[in-house]
Amino acid sequence: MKEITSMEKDFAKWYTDVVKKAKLMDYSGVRGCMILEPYGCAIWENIQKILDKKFKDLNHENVLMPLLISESLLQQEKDHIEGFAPEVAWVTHGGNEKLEERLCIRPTSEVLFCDYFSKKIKSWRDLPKLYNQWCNVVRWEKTTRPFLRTVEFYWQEGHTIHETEKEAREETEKMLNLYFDFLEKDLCIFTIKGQKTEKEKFAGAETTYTIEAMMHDGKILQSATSHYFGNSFAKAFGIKYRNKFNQESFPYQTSWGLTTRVIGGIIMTHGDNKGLVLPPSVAPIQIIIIPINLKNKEIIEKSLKIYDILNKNFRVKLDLTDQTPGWKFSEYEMKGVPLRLEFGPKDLKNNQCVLVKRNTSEKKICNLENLEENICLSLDELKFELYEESLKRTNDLTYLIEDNFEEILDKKYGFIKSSWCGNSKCEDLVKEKYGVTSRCIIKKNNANKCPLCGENSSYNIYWGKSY
RNA sequence: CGAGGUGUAACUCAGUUUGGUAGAGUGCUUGGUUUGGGACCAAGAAGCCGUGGGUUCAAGUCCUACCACCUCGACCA
Repeated sequence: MKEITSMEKDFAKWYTDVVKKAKLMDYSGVRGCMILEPYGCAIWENIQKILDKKFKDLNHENVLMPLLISESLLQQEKDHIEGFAPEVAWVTHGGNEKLEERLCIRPTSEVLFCDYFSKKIKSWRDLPKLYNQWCNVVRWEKTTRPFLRTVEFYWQEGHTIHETEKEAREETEKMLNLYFDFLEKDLCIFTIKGQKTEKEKFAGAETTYTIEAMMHDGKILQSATSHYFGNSFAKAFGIKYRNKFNQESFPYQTSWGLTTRVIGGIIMTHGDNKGLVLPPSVAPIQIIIIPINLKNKEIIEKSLKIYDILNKNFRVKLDLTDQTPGWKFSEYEMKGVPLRLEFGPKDLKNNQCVLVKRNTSEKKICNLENLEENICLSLDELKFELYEESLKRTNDLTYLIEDNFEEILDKKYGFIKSSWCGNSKCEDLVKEKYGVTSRCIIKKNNANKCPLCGENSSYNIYWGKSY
């Protein structure tokens, strides 16, 4: 079997090797459309389960909008359609096409939600509506890469509508924080949280917020976004209601989303040269039990008992196939299983087992009496270490621009933190000259000068080369 | 969408120079020996050479169009 290319040798090749070896996805016959194989699908399902609960705990309800959008509906909000037009997939359908209106496959569902809201919202009593949908969308991307950019991808898109600007802004911020916490606590990924510049914001949004994560190679992945729409969509779609003072009003909207791209983020944040490394919260298999001598009936029986005990509280698999132990070790390392439990003749004799953490390969002999405690401990350790590594990498590769910005921007990896005047001319210059784009604005800053033009600065900003 | 590369068995690839009976390793199946880091022996199955046209007595090999994948840009979540 071919080895995984080392990430130092060729990071892009390493990435696709890991994706294939871990059996996350396969290609279909259509460009950019991938098959989520059972293992990759299980990771996405775990992500869905965690987020769905968080959304519902905050009183969001799930809905399912249709796949197809009519051309006239899509074109109702000018900025929105301008942003998406080049990558919309149009459907050829039967019948007399000249008489029928063109249809497209949703690239995102703003217009569908807006159309729906315009029918449902008549009174202040109808507000707010807090909706979310888990679905697939299609964007005609020019180049595609597994998970990071595919023509069809899966995501959740939250769409909420509120009486006041304040409420909507609070929702936008709340959901951004929810994503930030999810990446930190569940995916063990440190992200930078901030606001997109005018140039980088979502088509049709008033403000776009983002969390940005640094990958192993120092490139940056936009991991989730949360948008404040103001009431421009409401105006474009005629979403009007009577407020408490019997006045006609336009409500305020938000949207927020996280996609299967985040799986690419997990791979490129935690993966190593042996393959995938999964945080326990989303790992389809959290513990793999590998019995050592399959001819020994006692070992099999005891392994089955261990499996039954652990199966109550963990996602656990017992591998009884006739592959050699060494083969199994490699297999589950490639698949990123957080914890391996070896059980062999020595262990049988001493009422123990061997626990091996995926990230460090550290072996620990563990008495079977307090197995579950030790497993919890090891999984917590692993989570902590994964997060710390992500945090450390981000800090190590964050450069502060003072006056040597040319040298720093030329590195083309890592985060570059600087003051910024807020002028898109400086943003364009950085992009053109250094191939680096603005990732996010973190706060107002009037103390310094913009290192690019020398004018008084307005913001602190992060730059980086993005995926 | 631009530049470059690739497509032959399930996987990785040789064969293309000079057109002439389809190859290897891994994997798979069966039987046996093994088992604490990708085991070994034996036998077996497996490919209209990405797809469609063309040139030729003869095409995996030459010509042509298309499709998919990879890398780097531009664009995006």
